[in-house]
Amino acid sequence: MSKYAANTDHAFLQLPDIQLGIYNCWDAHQTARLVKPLFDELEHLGNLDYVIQTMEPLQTAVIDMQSRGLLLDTRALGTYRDQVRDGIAEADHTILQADPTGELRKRTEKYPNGIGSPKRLGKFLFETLGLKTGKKTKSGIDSTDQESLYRILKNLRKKDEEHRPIIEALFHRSRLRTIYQRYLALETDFDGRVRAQVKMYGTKTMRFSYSKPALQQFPPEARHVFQPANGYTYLQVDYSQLEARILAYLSGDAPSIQVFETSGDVHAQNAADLFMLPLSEVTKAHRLYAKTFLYGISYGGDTETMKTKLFCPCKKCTDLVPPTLKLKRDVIKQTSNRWFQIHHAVPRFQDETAQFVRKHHYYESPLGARRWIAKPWGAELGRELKNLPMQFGGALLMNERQVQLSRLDAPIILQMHDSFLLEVPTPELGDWARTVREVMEAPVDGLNTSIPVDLEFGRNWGDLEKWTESAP
DNA sequence: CCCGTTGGCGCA
DNA sequence: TGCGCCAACGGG
Repeated sequence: MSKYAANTDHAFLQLPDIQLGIYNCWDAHQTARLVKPLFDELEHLGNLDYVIQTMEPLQTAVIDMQSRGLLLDTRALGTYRDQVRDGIAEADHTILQADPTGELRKRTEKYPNGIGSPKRLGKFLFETLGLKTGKKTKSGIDSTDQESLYRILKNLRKKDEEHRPIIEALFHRSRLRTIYQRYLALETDFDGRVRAQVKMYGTKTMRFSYSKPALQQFPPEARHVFQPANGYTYLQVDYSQLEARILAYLSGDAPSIQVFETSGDVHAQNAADLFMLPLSEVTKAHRLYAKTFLYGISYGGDTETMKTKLFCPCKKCTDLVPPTLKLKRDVIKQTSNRWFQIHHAVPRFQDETAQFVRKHHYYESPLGARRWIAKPWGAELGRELKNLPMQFGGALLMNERQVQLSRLDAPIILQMHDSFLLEVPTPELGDWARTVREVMEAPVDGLNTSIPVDLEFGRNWGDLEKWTESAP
């Protein structure tokens, strides 16, 4: 409950009631006086219509969503927490028993052992075990982050082969620890539901952000701890490749539009183009690469420095980890050139957007609002502007559709950038699936197209299956 | 590459 | 002790 509690210690609150009352009257009065100037300002900035038509009704929609919360399955949480704790203990054991000096096993006030301390861990890896160092941190010590561990593993010398399980355990442990301490320490209200804080103003792109807990970042393997109440079912509805579609239609990128209009898979098509393969020969690894590529390179990423997501390389995870490609620099450069050649409308659009912002100091989204920009001109702003139309546009669309859904009393419990999670009475699942699809797939004004959704349903958040008309 | 939150650490 | 940065997680 602490997150809702006011600071009752504040000296201000010790004043006599009459004084507090007078203060509150002045406060209300001054706030009311600000309404007119605020609306004039919004009008002047070109956002008044959007605020009145979307943000104002969205406030009640968000309050409703926030107060519904997500029901915690305490039994599932209990068993999963034990499982994660055991996993950490097992990894710790693998690492600690390998230290002949015993240095790493020493407990301090801060740490039960030395694994969590980058300094002591580095000493163990690079001095005691004598492993080849990966890279240095800013402050000059040998880094023990995931990327360094990955490099150590990749360049492991023959004589160090016996230490492979230790590096793998470190990798595995890191993820389990994040899950355990950041996502499994959940606070529930009296009714067993978790109610996170939702910020609807404050991000640069009008996306929402969640905290306590950060539900938008909840690791997929931990999501099963949330379940619908008895008699209810989860319904999740996702926009299909939301930003990729916005990019294609805003820039008028004909090849991608063609794929979307024929219900094709744009990431698979990109993979085919990048590697000059027929669609039938595109593997999962190719497709994943193309996806990462699109969200990297096309948003201003550099082929030299672009990092791909790292997956746990340990034996336990080999089956869970998607297949990845390891490409040479020049191959990456070639594929990048090939993509921009086919999608020449994209760099042209990026240029035009940047020129407009440079001249007018705002970006105007065809999806209904302006973003004012006061940042100095430079490479950083340049990259931001390559992303803004998509992320901002996506958020504006989600906001608009959430208002419409809330007018229909759709029981939304979570918004995740491109998707909504609903907790619906089980007998109404089919009705809600059709209603939500209809609202979300309605034509988008500024885009002259509709964006299709994928529907899923299930008995917990981590285990959802595709919904079709024939589903229960 | 972009947008976020969180926990740990180093620095003033 | 507050602040900025990093690293790890998610979404696109």
